[in-house]
Amino acid sequence: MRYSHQRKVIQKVVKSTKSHPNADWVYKETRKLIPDVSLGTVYRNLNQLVTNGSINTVQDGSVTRYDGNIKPHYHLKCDECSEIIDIEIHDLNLKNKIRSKFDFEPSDVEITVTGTCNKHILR
Amino acid sequence: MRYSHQRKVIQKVVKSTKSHPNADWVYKETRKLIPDVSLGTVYRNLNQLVTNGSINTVQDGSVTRYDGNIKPHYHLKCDECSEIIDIEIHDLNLKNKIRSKFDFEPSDVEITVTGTCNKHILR
DNA sequence: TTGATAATAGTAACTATTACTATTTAATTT
DNA sequence: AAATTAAATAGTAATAGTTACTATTATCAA
Repeated sequence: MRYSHQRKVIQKVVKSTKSHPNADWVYKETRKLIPDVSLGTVYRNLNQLVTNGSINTVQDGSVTRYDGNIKPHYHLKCDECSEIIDIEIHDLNLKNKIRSKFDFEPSDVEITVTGTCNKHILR
Repeated sequence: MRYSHQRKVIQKVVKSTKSHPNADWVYKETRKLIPDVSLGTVYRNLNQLVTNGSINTVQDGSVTRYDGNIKPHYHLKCDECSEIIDIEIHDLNLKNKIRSKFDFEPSDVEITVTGTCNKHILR
């Protein structure tokens, strides 16, 4: 993969936020820095960055979002404000459970918990 | 919600399989029973059935699949054959963990484990 | 049986994403 | 440093999945 200024900026844009943006947001932010960048370039580079492990995707219903956090983590999604929050849970031991209980060799575990975030819990 | 023959058949089609079909598969199967059913009718009814809790969705990448199994369960997805398998795990206690460790009130937990299913594990 | 309106088939429109193509740019070779 | 080569680009067209629209039909309550 050859160096490109566009890719560098797109990566920086994704890494700059914890908001799990979609491609269009990344496109708009990138245009602030490279006004004539094209949407196709944004999509192509997002896919390349995902493929080489620099960023991750989070599927939010049918829209694909991007996540600069590449440490293993799960997601909380608030039903009220749609915010997606990264969480780390250790010792869940889910892979071992699955390996032993089911005849399946796990490679990756995705967990998304929906509910109500602290901003919207009524107390 | 008023009774409709189409909705009844669409529900039956989804419930008839464990294969987690997408809308197009449901459309094709439904056409075998109601030859002039329209794709829009299939989408509208699938959405209604999801809303009223008769069926569930599983997000498979960017494609929405439908699941006639409405008991709480998680999914295994094989990287080799793309098969999606329902699993039940009890006592995971994830909601309590999240409630206590994070300031978040969980309502629903979605777990998808990718990996290799028994048909494709080399031994 | 009639009247109100939910649901339908058929089609158009929309959204997110990928494909195409002529041109530009990065990196390698001379 | 100039020439070469192929990856990456901008701009646009095309595609896939889904929703919206509209005239007609079907359900169901009075």
